[in-house]
Amino acid sequence: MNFLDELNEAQRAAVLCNDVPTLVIAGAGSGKTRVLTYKIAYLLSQGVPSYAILALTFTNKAAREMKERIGSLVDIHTVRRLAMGTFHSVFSRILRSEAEKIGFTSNFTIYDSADSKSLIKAIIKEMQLDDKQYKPQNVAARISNAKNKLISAQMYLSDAEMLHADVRSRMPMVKDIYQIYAARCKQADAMDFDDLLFYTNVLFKQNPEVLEKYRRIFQYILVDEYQDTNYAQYLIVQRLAEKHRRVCVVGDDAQSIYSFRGADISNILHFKNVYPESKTFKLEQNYRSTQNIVNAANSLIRKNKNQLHKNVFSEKSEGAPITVLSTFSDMEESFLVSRQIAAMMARNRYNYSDFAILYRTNAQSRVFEESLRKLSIPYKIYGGLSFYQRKEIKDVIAYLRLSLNKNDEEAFRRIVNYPTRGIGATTVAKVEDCARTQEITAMEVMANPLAFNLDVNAGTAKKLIAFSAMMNEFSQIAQTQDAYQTANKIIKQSGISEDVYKDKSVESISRQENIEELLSAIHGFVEDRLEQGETAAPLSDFLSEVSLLTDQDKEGEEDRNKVTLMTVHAAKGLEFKNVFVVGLEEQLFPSERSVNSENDLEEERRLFYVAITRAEEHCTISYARSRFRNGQTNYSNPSRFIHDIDERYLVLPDEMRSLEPRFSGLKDYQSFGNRDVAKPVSGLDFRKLKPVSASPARSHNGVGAQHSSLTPGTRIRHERFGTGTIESINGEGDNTKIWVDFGNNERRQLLLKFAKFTIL
DNA sequence: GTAAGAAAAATTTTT
DNA sequence: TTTTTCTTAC
Repeated sequence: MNFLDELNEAQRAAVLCNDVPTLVIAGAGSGKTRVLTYKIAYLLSQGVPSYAILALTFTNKAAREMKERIGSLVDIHTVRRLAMGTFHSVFSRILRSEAEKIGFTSNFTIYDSADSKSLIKAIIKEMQLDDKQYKPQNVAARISNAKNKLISAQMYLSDAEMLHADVRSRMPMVKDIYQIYAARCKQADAMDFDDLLFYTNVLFKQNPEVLEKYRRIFQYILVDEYQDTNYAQYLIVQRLAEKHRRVCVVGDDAQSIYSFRGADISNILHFKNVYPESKTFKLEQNYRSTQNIVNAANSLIRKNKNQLHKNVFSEKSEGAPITVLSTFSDMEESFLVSRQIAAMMARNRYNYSDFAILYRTNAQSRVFEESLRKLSIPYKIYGGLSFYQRKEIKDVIAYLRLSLNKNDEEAFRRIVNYPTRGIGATTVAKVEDCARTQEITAMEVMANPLAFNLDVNAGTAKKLIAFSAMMNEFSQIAQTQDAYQTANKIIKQSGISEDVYKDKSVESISRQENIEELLSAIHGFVEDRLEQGETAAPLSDFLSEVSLLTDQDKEGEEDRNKVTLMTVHAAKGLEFKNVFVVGLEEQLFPSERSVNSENDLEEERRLFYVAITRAEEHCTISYARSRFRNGQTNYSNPSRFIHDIDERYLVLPDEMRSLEPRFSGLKDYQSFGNRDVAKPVSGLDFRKLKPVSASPARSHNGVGAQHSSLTPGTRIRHERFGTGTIESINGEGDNTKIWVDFGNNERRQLLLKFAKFTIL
């Protein structure tokens, strides 16, 4: 195999090892994707049929790119038949073909996160719970969490740990919401994202013959980004690989940044325990970045306790040190970064696409937009509201969904009165109420409201029947015509086009463009299908594909040669010649919500590690002493993470002179925006200026008085986190904080004033 | 049933 | 600050 010569020793060894479980620990920039693509190409060249290779990636984009690369190594036609894609897309296809076995139809709808949240919100309302206490977002997260751990609604009822956690977060009714939510999804013939993994496990568990079938088909299993898999994903892989054990997982524990979504880093840390005969390969040579960048990143990640030992090194040139930029305000930060990009463009032969600005939160993009535009630098922002989340797109999709699945409750609710047709909230509530008590679908009630003794006047009843008739017609169209024709007709006949095209406002035009774009996407889908020799391109196929797409999957020609702006999360897996990591401030990066938990803090540090290791040639870190956030100016200190990097690899700002405006571009800076005048920060910590509460320190559980007796080593029981040992006590009065080790790797800092615990 | 104004909330998010 | 959700008056 001549292409094997293009690999280094460790990479080649990993590619050639295919008969035992294989763990590839791949440092940043070490050619992880290369190993995966060459491994697949190698297997194909050894005569393994393409359908026997199951390759699971974390994004559609990664799958597509990998397919392209493999296509350049082997015959393009074999590549098409690879079972390659995200967990969600691969297993949603399997679920569709086996749907009846688990009580769904093959046309089931996929609820996106907005649908789930909206349904949960509706349930909370029906249960007459306070939605301040039961925030749909939080409840959704709890349910998602349970599903990722494969805890069904039924099992949840007897899961002491989950129930306890709900009580502690003052949401004891989550268990009941979960019951209803699960039942309603099933009734609607709908699965949410988590269900796709959850029900795959159910399918395999309840139908051994089905599992056996797929075990036989998927002879080789490869998983990318294994550090970010959750338990449900782990178990799917485990089940499929259990017998033949030809499984290869690739990942980097140092880049695990999705635990807040259920990713479990122990999947990769404990792979060896699950597969004792496995072989481990470490890819440690970084081909992406200069030595300085690699060394700086290494010194940072060394501060984390939880990690596999690695020695990532670079043989590229030493390169420039990482520059740390201190600025007075977020606006100055954006200005200096933009100006730096302009300067580098002028000096070197860079393209705009060689630059990326990475931040912790999407909200930070705004000021950069402004200053980049001022300097006429083209840019592209990733994230924010994605195409498929836009209202007008979701509306159209909802029509398409309801045409195929009359049970789709969320689609129904969304469009029953859009465009407005005189079916208001009260009426809808009556219809839904009736549907629930009669145990039928809302659409059935709509078709014949009088038969169900619905308490509406004749005029309203007529409207309901009209809507029902219209949807029936759409269903007919959807079953006989292709996706493009169907969508086209629905948009015209539903009144959407009338509504969207009626005025010429900027928003309205943009909505029109979006709908056009959707239509052309559907058109493209149909053509694609026909080209590939399929006989038909029905709407159902389009919908099942589109619900798993994200913005990053749409490639835009117009995006070439632009500066990239994105969150660090979104930058995972990407690389740029020049990277600016901005907003390195306490309370922002690390996020203020993470600082009280050692585990969360380590994840933030990994996130920073990911950010730095995106850079090939230059990396610049910046922080602003004042930042406009949530409507007010906040002051903060440079991030602790900057101090985690070995100073040998940094150029630090001369903070002693920072009270004087040093930057030469003062004039430009002021002209470019003056929301607030950047103030030099004296040694004062503004947060301490808040009035001290007049009431005496509250005592909880009657322990307040005993707090003076706390010393390191004291055992306590915390209401929320369980029992732990006090490690240290800092600060005075109301500001006293303690670090507590709760075992299980969980260290937390608690503010004594608020912490509810008892001394043991 | 709708539209306009008030009030409240505002991480990260491959699917 | 902006964005979303809730109230209130027509």
